[in-house]
Amino acid sequence: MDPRKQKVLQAIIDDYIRTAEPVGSRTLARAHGLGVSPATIRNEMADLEQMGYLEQPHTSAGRVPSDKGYRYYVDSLLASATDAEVSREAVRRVLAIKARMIEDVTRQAARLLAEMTDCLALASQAGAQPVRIRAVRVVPLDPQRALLIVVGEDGSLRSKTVQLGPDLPADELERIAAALSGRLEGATFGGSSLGRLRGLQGELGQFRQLVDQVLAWLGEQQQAPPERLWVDGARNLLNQPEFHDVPKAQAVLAALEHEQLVDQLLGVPGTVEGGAVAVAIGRELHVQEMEDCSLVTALYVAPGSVVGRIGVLGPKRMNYRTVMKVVELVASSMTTVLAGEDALQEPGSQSKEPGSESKEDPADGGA
Amino acid sequence: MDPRKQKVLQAIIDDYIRTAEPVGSRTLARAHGLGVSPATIRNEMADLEQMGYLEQPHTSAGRVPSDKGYRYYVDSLLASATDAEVSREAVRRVLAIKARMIEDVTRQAARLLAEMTDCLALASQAGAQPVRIRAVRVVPLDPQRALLIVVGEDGSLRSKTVQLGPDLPADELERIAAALSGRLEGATFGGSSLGRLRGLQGELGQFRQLVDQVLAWLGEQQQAPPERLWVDGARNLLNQPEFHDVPKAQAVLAALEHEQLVDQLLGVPGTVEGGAVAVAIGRELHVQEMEDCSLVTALYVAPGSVVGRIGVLGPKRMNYRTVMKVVELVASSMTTVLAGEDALQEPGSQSKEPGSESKEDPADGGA
DNA sequence: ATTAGCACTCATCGCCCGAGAGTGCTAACA
DNA sequence: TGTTAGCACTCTCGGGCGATGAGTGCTAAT
Repeated sequence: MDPRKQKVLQAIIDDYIRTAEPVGSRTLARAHGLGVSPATIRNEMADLEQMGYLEQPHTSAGRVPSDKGYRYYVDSLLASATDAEVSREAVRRVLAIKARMIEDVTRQAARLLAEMTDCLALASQAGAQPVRIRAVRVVPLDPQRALLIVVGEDGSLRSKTVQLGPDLPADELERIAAALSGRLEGATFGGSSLGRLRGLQGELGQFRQLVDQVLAWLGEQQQAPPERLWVDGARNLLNQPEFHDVPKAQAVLAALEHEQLVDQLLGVPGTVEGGAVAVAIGRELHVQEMEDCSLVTALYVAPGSVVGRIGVLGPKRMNYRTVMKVVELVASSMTTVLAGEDALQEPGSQSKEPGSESKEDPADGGA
Repeated sequence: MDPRKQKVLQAIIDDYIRTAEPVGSRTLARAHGLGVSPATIRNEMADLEQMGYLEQPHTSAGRVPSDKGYRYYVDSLLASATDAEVSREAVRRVLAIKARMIEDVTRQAARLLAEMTDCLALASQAGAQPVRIRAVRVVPLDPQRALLIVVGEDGSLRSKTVQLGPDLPADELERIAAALSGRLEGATFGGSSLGRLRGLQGELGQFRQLVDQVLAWLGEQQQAPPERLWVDGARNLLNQPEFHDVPKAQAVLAALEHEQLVDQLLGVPGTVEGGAVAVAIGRELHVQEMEDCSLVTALYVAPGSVVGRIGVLGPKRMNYRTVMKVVELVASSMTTVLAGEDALQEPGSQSKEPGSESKEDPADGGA
């Protein structure tokens, strides 16, 4: 491709990203310092259209980038755009401060993405095997109640207020806690814990009611698959002129209600390995309703072979430069934070587990 | 107010809620079994308009309810509407299952509200006093690290992985935990805890590094006020015809970005005590951008003097009957779940347990 | 190879007008 | 006196029409 064609293409896309209006030869000649006349540009534009990089909404309108045009732009022309610097440290701090556990980090990441890019943000968390229980603690609340805290292998916490029988002395409570902790340690959350707990009823016979509560709760937890998908910033879509058409916006948002589809979306751009961001443009998303959108995604990892993906969905006209930067930044910050806060588990402890080999072993070179 | 006028008003509002179109006398006479002619209805409508219950978008359109009209409808006419039954038990279960802690319950409640009402849902958690620390627990992770868990008065949990010095025996760790717990109990989170912890350095002199970590962390937490507001279901607004005007929808959503405003919104309808739902209609919200909206709110409470409010924001044309029911339902379910009382209602424990029958105890004052 | 000139296309906007829905008023009616 | 039929009137909505103007493609000159 002709260097001047490149310049023209870049100018058109830059302009279109800025204005959301089809770009005409005249405007282009005037605004950007190309030093050639509109007529020349028209010729180039005709060529570029021929080659498939541009499209015309109708005969006498300016040109608009095609998917192929955006693709070329993202792959080859992006380097020269202006660079909106964002503070890596600030992102890391926000994530770390809000980070009570991995879901918090992920949810917060989605929020950050949405705010920073003014687009819709997605976050998913995959490969989370059932969590094993590491320990159980009990905190007395009042004579009637106590808070049961279950700590997972991954550092996650779950708590449950339990009703105590009348006058249960504090040391007795401690004994119960210890018993529960011993019994449940290593159990998968929800899974086979029932059998183990049954045993408890011998030890803690008189507190059967309490044991039953715990049992029921664990059962409930089992039924509730952990949240795995987050969507944030839906309202940002409305800021984009292409979504001033309400039905179109609705269609996109409605599509995002289907978890399966979001999964698929975040799965699609398969080109990524560590750190790189992937961009899917228009039809490349293979979702009818989103053929006017682009998606920028990146991988993050957490210790314990938890892996997830974050993404930013916006109009094809999005500011790829900034969005890609932000996505990369947030993803890598997540990985850092998760490694720092939750690196409870060295590969060794997992390999003790029979039959559970984690093949993914990303270098979590932590801070 | 004339009984027939009531019927006419009710018919008009019902119709308008259903169709979102101004209601004409002819339509009304035909559809609803009022048994009078359009002309008569016109007279009634003119009267009702005079009295301020109806408005005319323009001279030759049908009538539309005014704020006052909706108010009368909500206060006096609602009883006779059809009753969309929702399962209290189902709601309680969803909340309980997803409930790892109070924030989860609240967030989940917002999601539920949004789904069930097809409107925008708000949830806030007040009692904005800094959370006091109830207890501290420590869970050893590996020889080098431990997980520090801080339990708030309100049952909230925060955790932090701390690095331990070399070779710290388990019982030593327990001693540290007990010391921390004793020292920090009752401290506001972050606030004056620094002074208290200083004292610890005497007790735990050799673990200064650990104490420093805790100190730094508490400082960070202080800077990060806990999340207190949730908004969900923004996209539902687009389903309502009144928000097919994108700028209007944007205005509402933009207004909701301001925490302060949302606080104010949820604060406004001051008429509530326990259980009752409050309705604010149009201008009653005192927010310019939302004068086409209504808000239905209710209070929920959690042990530890945490109090919050949930609400549903929709077009004035919302189905008050259903929405009010749902809001009431979710709020009271939240209160139940947060109190931990729901545990006693598990079918399993009830059948096996003839002795201690669960007493219904809706209002609870122990903290 | 570039550019100026020109004819042509086509979306957009303002305008007018007819159709239709709905009203208020008046007079007739039970 | 309350209700109803009839009627003139108002106002929105949608379609058709022409002017406008941005933008193009082509051709010929540089």
